[in-house]
Amino acid sequence: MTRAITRIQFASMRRQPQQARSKAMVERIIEAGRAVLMRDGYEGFSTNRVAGEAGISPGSLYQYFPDKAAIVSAVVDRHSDAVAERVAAALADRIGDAGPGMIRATTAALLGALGADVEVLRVVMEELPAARNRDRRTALERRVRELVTAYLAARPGATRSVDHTTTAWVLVMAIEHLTVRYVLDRPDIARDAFLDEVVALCGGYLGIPTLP
Amino acid sequence: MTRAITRIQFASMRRQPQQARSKAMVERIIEAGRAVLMRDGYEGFSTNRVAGEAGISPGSLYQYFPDKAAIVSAVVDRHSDAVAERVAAALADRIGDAGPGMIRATTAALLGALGADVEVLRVVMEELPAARNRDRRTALERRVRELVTAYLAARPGATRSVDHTTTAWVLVMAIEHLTVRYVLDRPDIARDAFLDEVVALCGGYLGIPTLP
Amino acid sequence: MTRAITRIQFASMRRQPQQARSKAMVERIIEAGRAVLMRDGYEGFSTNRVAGEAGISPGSLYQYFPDKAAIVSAVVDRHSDAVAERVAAALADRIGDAGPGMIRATTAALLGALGADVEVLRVVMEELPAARNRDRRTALERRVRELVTAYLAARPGATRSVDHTTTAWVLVMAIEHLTVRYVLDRPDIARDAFLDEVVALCGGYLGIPTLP
Amino acid sequence: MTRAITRIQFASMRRQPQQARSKAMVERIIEAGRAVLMRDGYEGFSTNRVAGEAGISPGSLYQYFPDKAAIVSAVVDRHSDAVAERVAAALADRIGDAGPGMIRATTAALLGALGADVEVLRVVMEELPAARNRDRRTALERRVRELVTAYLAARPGATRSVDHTTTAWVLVMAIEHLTVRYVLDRPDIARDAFLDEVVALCGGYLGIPTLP
DNA sequence: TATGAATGAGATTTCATTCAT
DNA sequence: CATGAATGAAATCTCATTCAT
Repeated sequence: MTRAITRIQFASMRRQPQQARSKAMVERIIEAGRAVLMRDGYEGFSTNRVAGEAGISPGSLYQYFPDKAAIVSAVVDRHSDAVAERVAAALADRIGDAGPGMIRATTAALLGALGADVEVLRVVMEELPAARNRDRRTALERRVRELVTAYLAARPGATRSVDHTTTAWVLVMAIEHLTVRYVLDRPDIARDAFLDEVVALCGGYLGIPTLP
Repeated sequence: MTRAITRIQFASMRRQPQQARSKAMVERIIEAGRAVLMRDGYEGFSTNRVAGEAGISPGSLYQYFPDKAAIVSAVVDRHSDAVAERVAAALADRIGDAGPGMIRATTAALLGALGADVEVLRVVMEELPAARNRDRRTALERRVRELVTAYLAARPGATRSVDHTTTAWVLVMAIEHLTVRYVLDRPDIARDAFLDEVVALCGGYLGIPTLP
Repeated sequence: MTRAITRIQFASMRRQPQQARSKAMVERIIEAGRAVLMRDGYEGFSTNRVAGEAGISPGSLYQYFPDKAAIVSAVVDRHSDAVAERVAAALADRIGDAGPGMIRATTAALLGALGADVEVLRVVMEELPAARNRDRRTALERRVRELVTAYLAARPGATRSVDHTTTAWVLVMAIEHLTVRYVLDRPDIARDAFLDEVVALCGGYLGIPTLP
Repeated sequence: MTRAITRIQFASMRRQPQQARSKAMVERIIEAGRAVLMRDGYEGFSTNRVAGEAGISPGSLYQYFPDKAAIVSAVVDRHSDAVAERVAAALADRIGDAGPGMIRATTAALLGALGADVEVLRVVMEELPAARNRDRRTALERRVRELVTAYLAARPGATRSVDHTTTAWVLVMAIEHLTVRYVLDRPDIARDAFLDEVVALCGGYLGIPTLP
């Protein structure tokens, strides 16, 4: 039934000899996985459902992913990578800036990145067993923390403390969580006001004047 | 469904002797649930295991709890209540204090409360589908937020902003998350240093001098 | 459907409070396992089929057996135990006899025991991965071998060799295999003639006169 | 189904150059099958694994073999043929010999043939469903049995019995099984001693003097 | 009230086989 | 000839929940 249809549709989409086939399949599975994750949540995420959503046979999943967890990971990775890229880029762009500007820009980038796919963010933050995804999350945190540490070290007067590692840890944790919750909980705070608050929080913490 | 819930509410309001048995049972089940949650994690948490750990029959669970989720909730509630109580008490105690002292004391209370049962905290924060437990978490947050809002409103000069709601939201989110992560991730920061950082962060944000 | 029927039939069979229930279930599963093993062979032996044959739900199997292998083992054990018992008994009974009589009696006992359930013997010998059942088979062989070794040691002149261990090994292997194949392959040899041959083979080997 | 069989028979009869490719393929598949059988055992023997081991696509297998069982058969055949050839040769060579010498030589040949590839022997004897391979085993047995029967018939005084068929059956069964078990179980018996025992067993049975 | 045997749907994963290219 | 992606049935096992006793 679906088999012949799938095959035909598939064939009609194909362009490259074999890379395209695999790639399209992986895409399709990840996209289906994302859909299932958002529709049924993590607890309702089953390989059969993903296969159904992707319009393929359950067995076919296993030619592209070793197991169920790998599919979840792929879905999450796609999201994490996008966030990481945007944030790291923003952070790197502003590495030469003065304090408040960089904080605001970075937070804005994070806000934009996280807000771009709130549905996935919600599943990742609220439904996935964090244990399984700690690595991915801490990877970004560590990356950002190191950048911030380096930034602080490069500006001797930029902070009241000399323990830049600790300062960076506090900053990154606070910004990350505030932004995540802002995106997910949608408190009654305007976007600019939120950014102002973050800048105030971090600026006050670092001892830099934040009033432009 | 509603039957067991009724029973639970009922049990918690009564005092009669023969109800002591039910109460003891609820206790036993919650305690067993806690043990299983810590031993096997959320994914390994099954009603059969809880029944086994409690030394009762699986069927008996359903006379005290409507379903599996209710048992998890009860275990988490027990933990949340303890945390909430300690924090609210600390906050109430210091309601008349000046800024820095209150922040430090409250954070210390939270730190103590969360650190008292790291195992459960870890499961709650890292393994439980947060969607199912959002209510409980936000309940405490709201409670604390309202106290902080009131506190800020009572002290006109205590903050640079007039939007106390927003300020309270930022403060509570930041303190909560920093403390949770401090307890769970055990960064290389001494307890007192951590409290200093939190006080610096919040004090700077509120615009109050934090050097005692 | 089958559920209620099963339950009723079951209830009507029950006598003892709870032992009977378990015991009857184990019986039923083993019996069903035997049937499936004989009907579909080892490769067709599936837990679903066993459950179906037993008229119970697949899940119920797992209250009595930890896994599929355990069910196969139970079926085979039942057969092996019967064989072992009969043979060991015959061997022990004749331990004081002179050579030829004992050989003939023991072989006859083995023949009877193996012939009692040819179907199971065939599956055990020809379909089961021997690796899984080596223990059971070698257990009986060892048991018999030790008895034979002791017997030979007790009769200094009973054999041409002094290495009773080797002699026992040869005897047991030969008798076992000949009997198994006699039962399974049904060669055109009368039962008594077969026993005569075994007695001749072993008697000649041991150097004892076998003509009665 | 019949298609691949035809192809195999066909390939084995032809000599043409372009068929060399097919022949090489059959070789490769059989060799890969042997490797998988020895590496993963019979339960781990899958067509995909064989294809992988052979470095070809799973689909290609089906141009040379009708199904999985045929591949197993081919692997086993290769082994059986080698054993059969060696044993038959030894038996034919000694067809004029006196009793003890022939028994010893034949058993030695069997011992050598079986010992040459213990790994395959073990899989064949202990992992393969014997039902599927009975033909091959009984074919050799029958072949040998007929030779032995003829031998016995040609030497009227060579045995105590006149039923040469029965005698041959007993002899072949005993020798075969003893040798297989000797090779597989590695009992603590020296090779020469083992041969002595077999000669003693058979010689005693046949009523011929075995002391050279 | 308490039991616990029984349920049965459903989950993950494997693999012999096909067939369009 | 050869490919190898795709199939899809089937297998083992788990577990929340029920209900007769």
